[in-house]
Parts: sequence; structure tokens; C-alpha cells
Amino acid sequence: MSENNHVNLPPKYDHVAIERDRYSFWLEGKFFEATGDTNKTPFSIVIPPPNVTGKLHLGHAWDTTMQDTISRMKRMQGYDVLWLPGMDHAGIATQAVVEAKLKETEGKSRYDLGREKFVDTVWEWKEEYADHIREQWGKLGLGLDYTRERFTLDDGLSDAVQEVFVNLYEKGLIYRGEYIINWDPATKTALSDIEVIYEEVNGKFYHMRYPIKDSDETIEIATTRPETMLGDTAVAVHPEDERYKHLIGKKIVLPIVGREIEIVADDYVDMEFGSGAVKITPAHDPNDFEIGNRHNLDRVLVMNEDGTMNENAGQYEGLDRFECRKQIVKDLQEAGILFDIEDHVHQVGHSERSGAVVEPYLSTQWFVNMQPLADRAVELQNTKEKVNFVPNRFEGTYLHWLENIRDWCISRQLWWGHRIPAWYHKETKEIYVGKEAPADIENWEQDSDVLDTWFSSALWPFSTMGWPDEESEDFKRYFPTDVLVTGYDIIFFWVARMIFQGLEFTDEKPFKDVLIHGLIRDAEGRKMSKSLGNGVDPMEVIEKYGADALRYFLLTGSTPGQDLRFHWEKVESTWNFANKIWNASRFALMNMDGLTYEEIDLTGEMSLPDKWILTRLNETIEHVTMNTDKYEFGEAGRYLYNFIWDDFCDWYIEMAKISLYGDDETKKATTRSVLAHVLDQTLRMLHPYMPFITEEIWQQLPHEGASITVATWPTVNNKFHDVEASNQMEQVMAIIKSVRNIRAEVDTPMSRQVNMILKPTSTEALEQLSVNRLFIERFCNTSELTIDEDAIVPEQAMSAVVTGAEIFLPLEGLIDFEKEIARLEKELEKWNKEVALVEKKLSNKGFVEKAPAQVVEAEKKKQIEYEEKRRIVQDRLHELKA
RNA sequence: GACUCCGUAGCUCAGCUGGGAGAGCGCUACCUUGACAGGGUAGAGGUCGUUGGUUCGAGCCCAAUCGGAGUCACCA
Repeated sequence: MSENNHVNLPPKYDHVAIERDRYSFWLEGKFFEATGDTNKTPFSIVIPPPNVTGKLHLGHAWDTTMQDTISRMKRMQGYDVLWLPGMDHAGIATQAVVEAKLKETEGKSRYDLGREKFVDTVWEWKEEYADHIREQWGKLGLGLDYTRERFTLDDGLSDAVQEVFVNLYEKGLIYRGEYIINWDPATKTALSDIEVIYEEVNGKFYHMRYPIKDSDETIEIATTRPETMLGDTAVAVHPEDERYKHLIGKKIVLPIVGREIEIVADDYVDMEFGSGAVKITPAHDPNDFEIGNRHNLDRVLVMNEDGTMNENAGQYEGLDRFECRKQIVKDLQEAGILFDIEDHVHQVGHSERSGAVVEPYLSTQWFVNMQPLADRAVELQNTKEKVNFVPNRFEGTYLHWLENIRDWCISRQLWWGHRIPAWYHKETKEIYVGKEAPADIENWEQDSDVLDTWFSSALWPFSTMGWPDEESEDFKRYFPTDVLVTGYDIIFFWVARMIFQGLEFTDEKPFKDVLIHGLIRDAEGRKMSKSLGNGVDPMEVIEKYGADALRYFLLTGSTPGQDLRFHWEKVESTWNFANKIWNASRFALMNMDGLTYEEIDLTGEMSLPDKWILTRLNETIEHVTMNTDKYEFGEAGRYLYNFIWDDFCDWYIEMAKISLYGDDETKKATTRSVLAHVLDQTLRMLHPYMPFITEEIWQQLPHEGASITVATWPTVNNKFHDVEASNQMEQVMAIIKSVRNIRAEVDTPMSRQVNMILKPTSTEALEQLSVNRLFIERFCNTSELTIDEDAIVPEQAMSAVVTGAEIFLPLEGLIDFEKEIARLEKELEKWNKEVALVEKKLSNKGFVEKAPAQVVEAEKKKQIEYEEKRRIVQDRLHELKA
């Protein structure tokens, strides 16, 4: 075929070839850069900045693909889109990775290098990792504006961090104090509450009897952490507890240690639990700390920062806390103090990062006073201006957390991060907090700690836009952002904090919508994790099946808020979809015959399939646009899939061949235009889902503009909305399906021509069928087609019934009458049931009176149709049995 | 202990404001039809966890219950 010469699409869909150079084409065209065009409405998204040392995993791919899909559609809809990229310095995570590398390559610790040199080393690593992440973003096809890329430790963001810290300090919303915090002995830093993961652990419950001074009595207490007894400074009982009332105020000689501690009364103690007496260790337990404050108790810290016992542990000094536990249990048992050990399942806190058992530990740290900030965020949700959570139920989790908020420990004993802008006077011990160091710097010492990574992340939507400079162009134009996309696992870490910081510092919510997605799991439903080794590298998926297939799989694989299981087979079937599009496009191109975009002409007289596919296109545009707007990517994607595969490929292209391969040049030209138009519009809609393949094909098709990324989004065209044609097409399709069915029944392949008789059930149907007979002839492969109400049907014929017509295929010698009668009886039974059901409904007074008129009307129509079909099948059975 | 989510065809999942169940993969039979055999055509397969309730009508709303997952808070 000579037309083949015009086709530049290779015969095979090759995702590697297609995707290879496309991203640089987009970047060079600057299609992803926000234009600042004031004729357009701004639309902005900030990327959740990935950890700079991390490799992007499938979760990132999912998260960013959604953002890309949204922003690509918005761009096509004419918005001035800013999708701002960036990365997070990720304090603990990064420091841990670099420390490990350092040990591995040079056998050195961070202390060997010293603070300054170590931080320099991290910066070097950072550049390398950042390049890698950008490369992965490119492979995914993300439309990011790299001219605005930010890093949480760059100058601008550091300035914002300091501004916020100083401001909150001056307002009294940041304070420094000595409290029990969560201490991670592995990384030797404090953690915030949400960085502690509680896991059920099979532990022990140790029961002890403490001797009371100058008495033979003992008091029974129990603990899960016996080593902390070294730091006990009291035993508490309930003031109303009759068992112990006489002991209040008496002294205990703390075993091993020998310290005298008092028995105090405190309401906190639950008389019902255990013995009703509690050992109090103010330096190692938050509740004990509170009790200690109320009773002015000493705070005896018995551990070092690395989890070993310190000098207050006496003979146990230097032992690891768990070694010490073993030893102390043994010693106490021998001394007869510890008299029982019980198995006990309880929740033990572990560091989110290191996995080490978190130690409640007395320490001086910086905190954010959360209540006022949280109150404001909660308040916002009672107004019309509230942040819109999708799905909505996550607003509940968010609010629940805010309503039970506790102060946020923000100092970390790390080197990699934003240094706390506080200085202590060497002599007076006075504290100075400010963006600039004190003038007489030689007399001061800066706080050695850095801030929690999330402290800077919380400012991300506005710090990236130029804040604290409120006159910054980007801040004025693109803040607040439109939507934030993230997983439910970081609602507390990040979403909540961005909201209260946004409110506090910009008086605005940082985003209008929050789209929450779930977690990616493996095929068995397990979380993907390093330890299980069940992680899947998105780059591997892209290599095998292409970014388009991966993206489509991720977008359509689940509903908002739900987890997603990864299945290779699903990605593979998505690849098949891409291949289908590829080949349908090849067909179209083979028939374009040099058509240009300007020559696309939809004014000519159209065939039935032309009118039908344009109507279906309208429906698809409506559906896809609405659902993408609602973030229902699954719904939109599936609708497109069905439209492309079933309607466009299986029906329209097949039927278009009639005019494309025919002699009527006018019809041919019209169909060619329709084909080009529908494909063009379809590719545009599919583009946010599968950017690479759609761009590749679109460039080959008659088109205008430099790139599909900046083509306009399709809108419904009422001029081509022909319901009547659609109904006729449906009827033709129904007839074709019935004939295929019969042919399969009697083993008569489509390649064999057959005679066919159509008996219309109305003059209207007669007219329509006559007009559309060409399609019926062609797709039923008839040798002779009779359309006649009074046609005489040979005795040996297979029959079927569709709305408006009875179908007969005279197939002498091929029919097994018994089988045919059985088949018809089965069908009769079906119609009997349907008729009975409709009749039951319609005879139900309640239904007729209360159901909406259109529903009742539809039922009445069904009744007529089913009764007609039943009658026809019945008659046919009579004939055959006669 | 509080709360949330899930339980629909063999498997993985859809099913929008309630009007009589869908897709992909898998399975069966047939088909080298001029874009595609990674394709086409026709099919089989579901008491929508269970029990009540509301309603003319429930997979969809309410209650209870069973099973699975998760979040938060926890008594030493």
C-alpha cells in the first residue's frame, strides 16, 4: 500500500525508543515552565520534596504521577501552571546514610571529620543524589518547572526557617526546657512523638518488694524496665488507698542503691491496677516526671546518651541498658527483692529511623507550644475556607490529631540541618535568639543542635515561593497552592504542620485541596520494605514496560485513599493498551494520505459510525474531564480505555474502513477527517495519563502547535451530538452481535457468506434498517439481505430478536433443531422472567406513585420491549415445534 | 480502649448523589478478516461477609455481628 510511505510510526510499539528523547524535547521547549501570563489563571502545586539521599520508590512514582496528571490537564485547560520541584535535606535519614558510607569507604566516623567537614561531605553527596532524583523524575515524564527548583537547606529556605523560629520564639510559641523526651540512643538524638513507632513486644513484668525503713513491711511494685529503679526517687500510692494510707510519708531504702526515697500520695495512681503502688523515676518516664514535679522529687538520670548506664548507676556504670537489665534482675532476685517475673505483651516505642528502642529521657530541648497553632487550624475547618480533604474522611484523622496535640520537640542532636538560631552567653548563660549572630560573637556560643527536618518542610508551600519576602512575584501569584498530593502516612508529619504554619505566617491555608493516597504494597499485600526485599524499583518497571504503562497502572489501580497492590501482570496489560493505541494510530496514519490539520473538515455529510463516534467522543470528554477534576483517575482512565478499545478500535475503525476503502471520495474525506479529529481529541485526553506515547503519535498526526503538552483540552461539541444516530448505531451493533452469536452457535465462521432476513417490527424500524443496510451486510457478511416485514422465512432458520427487528439466518442443514429449541426455550424463560419482574414493579402501587416519573416511564418502555421479544420467541418456538 | 478502611466473578479491583451488578488477568470454543496473534469473535463464572432495619426499591443508607488491615491513645 502506497500510503504506508507516509507512516513514520514503526510497526511495533517500542516504549524505550519513544520515551528516550522526549523529556529533553519538553524541557528544551520550556513547556513546563510557569509563564506568569496574567491572562491566565494561575494553578500551582508544590511537590512533596523527596529525601535527597533516597532513591525514588513506587510510592513516589504514584504520588508524583497524580500531580503530573493534574497539572498537565490544567495546563491544557489554559491555566498558568506551576509545578514546583524540590528536595528535602532529611536530617536524620541523610546523616545516617552518609555516616554509613563514610564508615564503609574510609572507616571513619563523623567525629573523626568534625562538624564542619562532615557537613561539607554531606553537601557533596547531596549534589550526586539530587542529579539521580532529577533523572528519575525525567524517566517518569514529570512536567516540573526546574527553574524554580528548591532545596530545604538553600539560602532562601534557611532564611524562612530562621524567620519562623525567631518569630515564634518572640511570640512565646517556641521555648526551651528540660522535659522527658523520646531519646534514640542509636542516633543519639531527641525525637518528636510521631517519630516513635509503637510495636507490640513480648516483654516481662518484674515484680519487686521494696523494704520500708525502720519496719518489717515491704511495698510491692512492678515494672517493665527494672534498670530504671536505679533512678527511683519515690514510690507513689493513691491518697485514698486504705492499704497504704499509713505508709504515706514513710521512707524506703532503695535496694542496691541504698538511697532513701519517700512514699508519696498522688491521684495519678490507679488503685485497681497491680499492687496499687508505683515506683517513680522522674528522669526516665513522662508520667513520673509530672509526679516528680508535683512532689519536688529529685531527677536522677541513670543513662548516657548512647544507652549505656552512667555514674549514677553505680556498679552498673558502663553497661548497656539491656545488659544492665539482665544483671540487675539477677542481683535483685538473689537479694530476694525481685520475687516474680511475668510474661507481658506491651507496646514499646522504636525510633522511626534507627529502629532502636526509644528511651524516655530527661533532656533540655526546644519545643513548639502547639495549642494556639492547633486551635487556629481546627478553627479553619469550621469555616467555608476549610482545607478540602479528598477523600473527606481524612479530615477526621487530621482533626483528631490536632485536637489532642502535644508540644512539638523540634531540636535534634545532629549536624545536618538548620542550626538553631540561639546563642548562649558564655558567662551570664543568657539566651539570645535572632536571625543574626550577636555582635560580640566571641562571648557567645551557638546552640549545637539543628531543627527537626519537618520544621522546614512545614514552610514548603510558601518558603519555596520567596517568603518571607511577601512582595516576591511567585509568592503573590502562586500562593496559596491549589492542591497538595500525599500519602495518608504523613498527614501528621507534614500536612497538618504546613496548615498551621501557613495560617500563622501567611494568614492563609497553604493549599485548597489535599489529595490523599494510600501505600503501595506487593502482590501479597505486604508493605514494600528493605528488610523484606520485596520492593520494586519504578525504573525497572519503566525499562520493561515504559513510563506510560507504569503511570496508567498507578493512576487507575485504586480509588483515592486506598492502598494499591503492585502486579506485574497489570502493568503488562496496560502495555497492551498502549500497544493498541499505537496500532490504531498507525491505521489512522496509513489513511491520512497527507491530510493537514487545516484540512480536517467536519462539515461534510457523515456516515452513521461518524456521527456515532463523535457523540461518544462528547460523552467521553464530559466523563473524563469531570472525573479527572474530581481526582477520580481510575474512573476517567477506565472510561478512556473502553472508549478507545471498544468504541474506537473495535467498532469505529472497522466500520470506517467501508468508506475509507470505498470509491466515494467525499465520504472518504469526511471519514478521514472524523478519524483524525477523534484520534487527536482522544490523545489529548489521554495525554495527562500517558504523556509519552500520546506526544509521539500526536506529532505524527495532523496537528497544530509545538507539543501536545500545550494543546488545548477537548470540550464537548454539541454540534456533533446526535442521539438519534447513536440509537441507530446501537441497533446495528445489536444485530451484528446477534448474528455473530448465531454463527458461533452453528459453527458458521464469519468468512462464510449467509443469507439473512430482517423483519422490522415497525415502519420506522424498516426505514432505519434500510438506510443502514450496508453496515449490516458488511458486518454480517451476507450473500443476500432481505429487509421486509412480510418476508417468508424458510423453515430451517436460526433466529434472534433485537429491539425493532427479528433476525433470521436460513442455514439449511446446519441446524440441530433440538438444540435450537432448547436455546429458544432458555431465551423464552429469560424474557418470561423479565416481563414478570417489570409487571410486578408496575403493579406495585408504591412504586408507581413514589418513584420518579422517568424511572416509571423507563419501566413501561421495558415492559413493551420485553413483551414483544417474548412474543417473538414464543411464536418462533411454535413454528419449530409444529 | 476509641476511631477508620476493607470484605463484590478463580485472582486483583471498579461500581459517582439508592432504580435490579462491571473491568483487567485467568478459563472454554472458534478465527492468519488488508493497525494490532502482545489481536479478533462468542461464551462460562457472582446468595455483592452474615443478620436485622429504613425505603415503592439497597452492593450502595442505618444497626448489630463475623473476618482482615490500619491509625491513635494506653496503667506503672
